[in-house]
This record gives sequence, C-alpha cells and structure tokens, in this order.
Amino acid sequence: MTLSKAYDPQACEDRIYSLWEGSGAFKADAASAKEAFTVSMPPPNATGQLHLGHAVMLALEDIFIRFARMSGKEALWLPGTDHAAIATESVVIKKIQKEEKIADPRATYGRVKLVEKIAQFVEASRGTIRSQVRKMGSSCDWSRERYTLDPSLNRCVNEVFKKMYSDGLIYRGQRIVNWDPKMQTTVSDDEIEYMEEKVPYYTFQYGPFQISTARPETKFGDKYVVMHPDDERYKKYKDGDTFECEWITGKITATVIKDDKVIDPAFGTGCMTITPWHDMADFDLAERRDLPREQIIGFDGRLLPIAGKFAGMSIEEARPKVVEKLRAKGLLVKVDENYTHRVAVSYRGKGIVEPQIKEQWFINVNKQVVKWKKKQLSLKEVMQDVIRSRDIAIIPERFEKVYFHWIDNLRDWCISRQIWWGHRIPVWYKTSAKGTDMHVGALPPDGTGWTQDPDTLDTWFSSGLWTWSTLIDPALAGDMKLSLQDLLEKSPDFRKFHPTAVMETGYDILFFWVARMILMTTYATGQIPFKTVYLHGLVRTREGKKMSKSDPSTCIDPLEIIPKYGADALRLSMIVGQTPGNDFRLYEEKIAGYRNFINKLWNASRFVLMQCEQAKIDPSSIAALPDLATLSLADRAALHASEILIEDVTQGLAAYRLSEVGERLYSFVWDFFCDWYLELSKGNANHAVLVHILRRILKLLHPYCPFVTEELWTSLKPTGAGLLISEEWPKVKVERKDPKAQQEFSIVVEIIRAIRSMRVEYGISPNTKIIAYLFSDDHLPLLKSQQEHIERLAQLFGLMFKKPIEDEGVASTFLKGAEVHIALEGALDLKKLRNDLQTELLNLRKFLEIVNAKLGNPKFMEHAKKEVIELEQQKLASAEEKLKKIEERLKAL
RNA sequence: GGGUGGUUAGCUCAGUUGGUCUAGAGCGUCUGGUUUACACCCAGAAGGUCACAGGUUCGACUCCUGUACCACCCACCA
Repeated sequence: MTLSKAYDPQACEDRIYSLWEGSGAFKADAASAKEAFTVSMPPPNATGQLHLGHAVMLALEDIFIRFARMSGKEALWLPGTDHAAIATESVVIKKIQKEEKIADPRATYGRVKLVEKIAQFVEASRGTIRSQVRKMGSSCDWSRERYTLDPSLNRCVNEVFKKMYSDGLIYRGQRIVNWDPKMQTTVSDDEIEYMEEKVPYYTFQYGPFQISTARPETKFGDKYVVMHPDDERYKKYKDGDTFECEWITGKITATVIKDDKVIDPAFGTGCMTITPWHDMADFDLAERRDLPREQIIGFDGRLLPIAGKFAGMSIEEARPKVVEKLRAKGLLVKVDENYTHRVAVSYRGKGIVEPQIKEQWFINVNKQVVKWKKKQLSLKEVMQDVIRSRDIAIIPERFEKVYFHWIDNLRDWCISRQIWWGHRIPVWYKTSAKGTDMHVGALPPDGTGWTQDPDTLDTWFSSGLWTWSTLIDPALAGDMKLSLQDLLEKSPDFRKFHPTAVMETGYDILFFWVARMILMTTYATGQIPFKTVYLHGLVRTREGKKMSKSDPSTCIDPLEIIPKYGADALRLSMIVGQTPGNDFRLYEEKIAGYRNFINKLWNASRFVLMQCEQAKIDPSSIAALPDLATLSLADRAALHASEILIEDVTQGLAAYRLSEVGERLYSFVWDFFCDWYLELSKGNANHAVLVHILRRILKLLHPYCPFVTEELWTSLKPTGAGLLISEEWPKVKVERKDPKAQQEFSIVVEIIRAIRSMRVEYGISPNTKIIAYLFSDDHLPLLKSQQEHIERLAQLFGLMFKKPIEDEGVASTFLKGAEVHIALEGALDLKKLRNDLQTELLNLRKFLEIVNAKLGNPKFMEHAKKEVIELEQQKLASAEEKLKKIEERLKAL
C-alpha cells in the first residue's frame, strides 16, 4: 500500500471513527471479568456548541480510556449531556424574545408550552454536541449515553430527595437567598460573580449615631443600630436602649444592639443599621437575636409600600431621591465619591442579585445523620473525610486546600429554583380547611386536590448524582416498587462500574460540581463517586485572556481547527506542555507544530513501508522479532531504547503525567527514530526491527493521536491483527540494569555524536558508507576515517598560514575540527568542549597575532607550523587511545 | 482581609522526591543544505547570573524565610 506524501486527516478521521464504533470497541461489558475502569464524561450543557474547554476534557479522558482499554481493563467512558437548568432556560427565553418578539415568553406560553419549546431546542443541540464529541475521536460508549432529564435519572433525583427529606437533611425554610430579579429565581452562592463598581458612599445621621451605606434605598425599615460592645465611643449606650430618631419617612423608634461578631470597630464610624431582609450578615444577626425582618424591595426589584412615596420605584431611580430627601432633612453628613463597592451579579443571567428572604428548600450540611464508615457524620464531615483519608486523590494536590476551605465556609445549600426547566421538586400540597398537607414523593398520594410544588431543583442536584445515576438500569427505574437501594444493587452497570476511576474536569467547577458529587454520592450510595480527581487548567488566548464566546475574535473554534490540522494535532497541542491545574495558552502555530509532528510520523512510516517494498518484504508477514544475537549493535540499541520508552510511557500514564509522556513520545519519534535510526537504516535496514519499533510507537502513541496511528496500523499490522484501538498495550521486561544493554547503548550514543561532528565539518551525510561501516561488525574503518580527519586538519593548518590572519573563518574551522577530535577523545560533552575550545581559540588568536607580526620571517613560520602540528598530533594520540578503548569495549561485547 | 498559583531563552511553556540540569522543548531569529520518507524537511548557530534578597546544604531552578510584580479563588466590611 502506498501512502500519500502528506497525512490528510480529513480523508481518514470520520471513516476511522465509524470503524471503531462499528467494531464495538467503545462498548463496555458489565459481565466482563476484567477489572473495570470508568470515566463519567462531564456532561456538556445541552445549550449549544462544543468549545475548547470541552475539547481539552475530551482529549484527556480519551487518553485515560484508551490506555486503560489497551491495558486490558474493562473500560467504560459514559457520555451524556446536562439540561443545565438556568443556563438553558435563559438562553431559550432570550432566543424567543429575539426571534419571536415576545417580551415575556413565560407569560405568553405558560409552563407546559415553554418547557416543550426548551425541550425541542435542547434536542437539536444535543445532536450537534454528539457529532462534535465524535469529531475529537472520543471513544465513549454511545449505547450508554445519558441525559440528566432521562426518566431513570429523574427517578434517582426523586429517590434521593425523598431519602434526604426523611433523614431531615432537606428542609423548607424562610431563609435569605440570592434572588435574581431578572430571571425571577434564586441562584446558589456559587453562581454569583462580583463586579467592582464605583458608587457614592453616604454617611447619615441616625439619631445620635452616624451610619454609612452605599445603599440608602434599603434603609427604610432599619430600626436597629449595631455597635461593638468594646467600642469606647459608644460606652454610654447599652444593649437594648431605645431612642427616637428622624428617618427617611418620618420619626421611628430605634434600638441599640451590641454585638461583637458583625462589627469591626475600626471600620467607618463603628456602627451600622441592619437590613435583615436584604443582607446576608444582617440576616444572620437577626436570626441570632430573633429580630424582626421587613421586606423593602419586592421580587420584581421595585420598592414596596414601606418606602412610602418611593414605593414602586426601581433601585436606580430611588437611590438619588432617598439621598435628596435625607439631605433636605439635614441628615446627610458626607458623601465619599471614591468608594468601590462589589455588586453581586448572577453568573448565568447577568442580572444584579438581591438578597431576599424567601421560603425555599435547603439541604442541611451540618446535621449528623449520614452513616459513613460506621459513624454518624454530617454531609460536610463526610466531604472532608473522603479527601483527608485519601479515598479520593485530587490532582494537583494543592486543590485539596482550596476544597477544604470551601467546605469550611459552606452554608446550607438552597436547592429550589423558580424556573420551569429542570427536575420538578417532588413535593405535593393540598390545602383544606385544617391547613396545608404536604407529601414528598414522585407521585401525589391518592385523592384529589394535590398540586405539585412549582419549583424545580438546582441543576447541580441532579449532576451531583451523575457518576451513578447514569449507571442505573433504565428498565429497573420504571419499577416504582423498588427502593433506591434496590435500584443500586440490581443494576449490573452500577455494580460493575462504580465507583468510577477518575473524574476529569476544569478546576473552575471544583465547587459547583466535584464537591457536590462527593456530597450526593457518598450519601446516596455509600460509595465514593471516583478515586481520582484530575483538574485541568483553562484554555486561554495567545494574549492570556479567557476565551469567551462573546468575543469570537479571540476564540479558537475546535470545529474550524479539526478540518485544517486534524483532531490528533489539536489533541496534542492541548496536552503536551500543559500541567494540571494551570491555565495554558493555545494558538494556531502551536497546533501547526503538532500537525507537523503527525506528518513526520506519517512519513517515517511511509519510509519504513518503502524500505519493505524495495526489499520485497510484506510488513504484515513480520511477526516475531529476529534472534537478538543476529542483530547489529545499532539494531539492538534501538530495540533497547524502544523498550525503555514503553516502560516510561506506561508508568507515566498510570501516574497521569500526560504532558511528560507526550513530550517523551514526541522526542522519541522525531529525534531518535527519525533523525537517528531511520537515517541509519538507509542502505542497511533491518526491516523486522524497523517494523517492530514502529508498531510499538503506534501503540504507545495511540491514546494521544488515535486517528493517524489507527490509519498507519492498517499498513503495518501483522497478519490477523484487528484494529489498533483493541490491541494489547506493549509489555516488555526492560532490563534497565542489564549492564550489557546499557553499555551497548552508550557506545552507540558516543559514536553517533562523533559522526554528527564529522558531518558539520566535512558535510558527510549520515547515510553514507561511513555509518554503514561503523555499525558493521568490522569497526576498523572508524580508525581510517579518523586518519582522514588528521589529514584534513593538517591541510587546514596549511591554509591558516597562507591566508590573512583576520580571517575568522579559518579560526573557526580549526575550532570545529578540533571539536571532532576532542569529542572522540574526551567526555563527549560538546558543550563543555566548546568552553575549553573558546579559551584555546583565544590563545590561538594571540599566537596568531605574533605570527602575523612576524610573517615576513620564513624561519619563524616554519617553526610555528611545526609547533601547531605537534600539538595537534598530541591530541590525536589521545584520541586514538580513546578509540582503542571503544574498540575494546565493542570487542568485549 | 485571607488563600493559591505564577515569575526559567524574543514568545509560549516543561523541569517527578535537591546532585548525569555548568538548565530543556516548541515557535521565532540567523547560517548552510533538494541526502533512497518528510520544506508540515535536514544540518547547525545565537539567545537564560532559572524575579529579587537572605538562609539550610558538600551541592538549590528544585527546600525555608522575606520582598516585589502578575493572575486567580474565597470572605457578611456595613
């Protein structure tokens, strides 16, 4: 088979992918006796397009999976998509607003119709994502594809909710939450970003006190003023003192509170008023002291009747007016215009988030009712335990600290959302004369009048179950008689493939997702979700900026790159030179560099095939390695090198050191195999060894660049072999400590270095007879060629004295020539030699200066010439000694 | 305010437990080259006091302390 001159990824990739898929290689077998190795693919949001973040994830996970599969494990990579509650709903709503010119799609369509429309949109997106995941070469098991809204996953969500509710871990409460007035829903603490904003900072007179705020419009209901008990300035006031005070809408009665937790006496005036309904800290204080709370701002973001004549105004509108009123009353003390204030903004909807008190569903993270390792722990404690006890390892390790810190600050998790897209809360209410009854369960109890809670669950509630809810048998999930425990125990996939081996994801969702999977999974299944967490860095632009979808000019689109450079090149460019947990920059030249590498491999294979063709050897007929004893020194050394490579790659991959392994492979292929061994083979090829080493390379490289290696494998595989994806990972017992192999190897290295130097000096191509001689059993020619050097050098010296001394070229020629000698003579360390020679050159120059001055004197000239040649001969003598030593070592072998 | 990471050739980055690193790769630059695969190539070269200052050590890019700058994360500074 003749290969084209350059590798054409577009001509191969799709074809190869269907070959793999058709072969069943992706499909894992729950009944297999092999050890399981599972990766749950972090489900991309079903909202749109695959971006580079996904591409990195897919590349990394595919390497894990292919390596595991070839290493004889039962490898399952389970793909899927996430319904991405708020993200999706807001995307679709915006789309409808734009395309259909409907201002409020929720009102126009109503719940059922809107959910239908979102579902349609998601279905289309999921199709796109599926094909994009394939483009990357991802060897995932499509027969097990899941979606967070699948009935079986929904069943798991409901079961977990029920279980948590009956354990008292889920409760309903009036608590302060982050309210997004734009999306009209709560958002979790982690879904908030802060934006710095310069706003005026006002100080007002509040009775005898001065208080400062950036948000005067929330202050209508403030009836408590708080100060630190140790603050000397306010010594004369006691906790509980009341006073009359003129305030925004008239006279109020205010109460003094002394509290040492919320007040920093050094900050500002050392006292403040509180707004429990709209401030997290104030809410905590109000909880502790059992103070009343009043709502000031409505859920629509407008002021409520408590604001008097300001009622109905938006915040932006009310703020200056409130300030103006207080100023008119003479209560405005000062305004600081240089105050920076952080505004909470919703991560998804980008609306300004307002803390509000609202009745919501929460998960209690502190209640100690979780059975874990025969102890009763809280969810928090379990989350800490699994990392501390090393049940789960995080790569890189430093993120463990970040994780612990996050848990320390974790408060009860608000899980209810006032949106329609998602898992509906499995709670039913029935209001009758005696009050409201409540029932928790997927289905309403018998009887009429039950209505379901209108809210849906936080998207992370269902993604927290991802590693195992996807392994629940959908057929079983329909049987409502089964308990959660039954579902787990009876699902073959869960039994075989859980816990998963590694969770690979960006460090930016460590809290969002990884932590919540640990929380939900340990609780629901009693197992850890995964043994290792591998966190990759974020892809950045060449300038180091985040790649954002909103700015396409900075963005590299994997779908444009793949046709141009190939998926293999893209994969390599995202893996090599990138270390876990650190961001990295990606740009086209980098990808082009790896495209060149792929092409290099392609051509090396082409060369091997051509060699075989010339020798009329069918590569597929090459099966067993020839007897080592019959091989030349170079062939043995090359085989030895490839065995060391196998060992390094295998160990490196097992330790998740992907960048290092990638670099090792790159340099082996290019610097060793192509520049060295292939050149050596020209004119004197051992086809069996060539093919063997190349096959090893293809196998080792397959997890990194699956397409090109699979394509080349077709031409190079032995008769009877199947696809490369299903090949066995090469195993060899490397005798690193075998002194003979080591010695052989180092001799070859030495000789090659010497040859390189010769090439520089004399332009001798490595594919000339010299090399053939060197590696034949008769090594005498090495000495002969050495003799040629001497003669050549002598000529150069002759030249040196004929030409003007200013000629730098002559001197440097001498330098290079000498390098050859010393390379053979000394430690073979060219860098060191260069230093030595630099000094030598300086001496020589000085010497030549004198010579130059005395050029007219022929006697002197003759003398000088003699001296230099003598010097050179001395060097030669020792060079020959060294050569003899090499000879002896060779003979001893 | 607390925390984490970074600071290594012009650029982008590696460097696993301190010693084959008197520091590597890719790209870029310069010189030379059409040699039985590959110009998406070959052979070379130039270029770094490994941010700075101390310390530990026989020995530090690698460990410790401090400083500076950059980036990110967390936090209820009203």
